[in-house]
Amino acid sequence: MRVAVAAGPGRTALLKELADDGTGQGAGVLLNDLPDAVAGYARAGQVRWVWADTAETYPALLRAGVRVDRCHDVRLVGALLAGRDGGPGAAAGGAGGPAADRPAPGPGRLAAGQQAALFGPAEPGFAEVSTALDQLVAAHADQLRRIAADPHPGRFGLLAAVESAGGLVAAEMQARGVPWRADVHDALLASLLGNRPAAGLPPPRLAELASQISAAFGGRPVNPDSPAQLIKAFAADGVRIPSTRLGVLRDVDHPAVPVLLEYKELSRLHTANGWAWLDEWVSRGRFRPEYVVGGVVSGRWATRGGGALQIPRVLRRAVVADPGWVLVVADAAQLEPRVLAALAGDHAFAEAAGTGDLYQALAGAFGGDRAKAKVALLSAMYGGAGGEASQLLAVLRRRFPRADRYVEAAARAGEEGRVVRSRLGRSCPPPSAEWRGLTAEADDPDAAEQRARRSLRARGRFTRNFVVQASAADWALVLLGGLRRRLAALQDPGLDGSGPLDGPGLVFFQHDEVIVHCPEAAAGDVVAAIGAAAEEAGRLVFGDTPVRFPVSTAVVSSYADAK
DNA sequence: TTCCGTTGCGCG
DNA sequence: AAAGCGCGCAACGGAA
Repeated sequence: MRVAVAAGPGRTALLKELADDGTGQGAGVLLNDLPDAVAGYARAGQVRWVWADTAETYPALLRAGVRVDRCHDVRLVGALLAGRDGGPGAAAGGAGGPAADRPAPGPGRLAAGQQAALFGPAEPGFAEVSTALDQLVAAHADQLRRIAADPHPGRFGLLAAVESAGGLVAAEMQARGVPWRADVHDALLASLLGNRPAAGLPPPRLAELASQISAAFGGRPVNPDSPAQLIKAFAADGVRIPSTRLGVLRDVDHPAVPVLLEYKELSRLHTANGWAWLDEWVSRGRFRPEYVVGGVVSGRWATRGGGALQIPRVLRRAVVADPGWVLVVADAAQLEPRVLAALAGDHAFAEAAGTGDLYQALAGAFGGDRAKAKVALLSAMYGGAGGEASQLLAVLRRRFPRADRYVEAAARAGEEGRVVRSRLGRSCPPPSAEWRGLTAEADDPDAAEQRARRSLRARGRFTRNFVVQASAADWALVLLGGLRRRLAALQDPGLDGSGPLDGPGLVFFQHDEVIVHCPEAAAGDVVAAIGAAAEEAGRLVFGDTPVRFPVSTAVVSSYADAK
């Protein structure tokens, strides 16, 4: 059953049960306590909650101790549909669909601790909530129709479902938080940077390195954080460099270089994940980033603040399970090339992808060289053609023609200004007006023509990569939804007083990797759940394919010990 | 002073 | 080792 709900002041809400086609009967039912009502429905049977925005509604339910199994997020699904139909907001991703897909929020969000307000047709604000509910029901019914009208309604419907489930996972992960040992983090910083400096001052080690850098430039004062000053300083010593990138500096022969490289590495740690980050983002033993579902055009997630998807590897040792608990770290091995194998239906390629090490299985085609197989595949997926790649691509084309044709067709579509879609039907954004203008006129003066050609190629690389990256994101999202369902089943339903966040639960998701935090005794069940979810994801997204999507799992106390 | 484009680097 | 794709964030430095 589908039930639409629009929040009112406090814990109040208006609710309407929906028929299978999304239509509702009569006026909304007034609720004084939404969490209570949601829990009641859950006891009575399966419900898919229909609401405007999971990120707005669900956190308050979780705070009230109520979990929901399924939902339809009108904002997220609206963004998917807008992308497909070329509506406004198509590129907004997690930022929201067009106004038509986003019912006006009720006047009162569920504020924590707020008492249930008296609320009824006579109260101010009631009309707005009532209107919001009507708009929500209409938008949802419209979305169901548009999903059904897709060339692949089954796949696109699955995408809508897992995108919505992603919203639930994101809210739950933020509420749980990543277990984070501030003391371990602090000790690591101190060992690398010296003791914590007073606010605004550089750490001792950085100050020391900075003065060594100046000394290496003959005492000339140089701010090592300023690329412009560095380039000038090098030039004064007769060394001309185009930039101060790592790769450039590595090949420069100058006494400042080794010190500068160390400075850059430590400075990065200090500014991105130093004490200030620790203060701002870690509290009561948890790091709670805000996830943005569908925040990347390919369907990958983004985060807002905290840089959760760019946590440097060196900091993983600060991610430590609670006493008596463990982290189950799972990583989909070689996901993107496997996705390409399944997408293309290339028999020889798919057979190779039925094995544990895809690159090794393909090595035979490249003179037994696994590294060459890897370069060839990455070049095919990313559009690289430098150095040895073009030669390896020729091998790929000959031995695995369908895989080659698949990515080439995507690239051609991009160069022609068309849009491409992922396996489940997520659309890439259309080219910008600027791109169209730039690439429209064919025979221009040389410079303009060259710019146009560069834009064409860039767009081709984007769409070439999109079909793979976005389909991999499809798979990961289906895995995430299936894993969430299985983890919930692991909870002991008879356990009194346990909240929705107390048992085994997802605490981290990064493109092709998940972390589950769970009691030690549950680790075996969690590992099995991950394996089952991965198998299910392959089947649901790609149907009958010999391609396997193996997931490596590690049961560890610290994230640093995985892999 | 604030704003914004550029540079550089972390992650997949 | 870097490259081809996708991001977020911090610092710099010039513009407003």
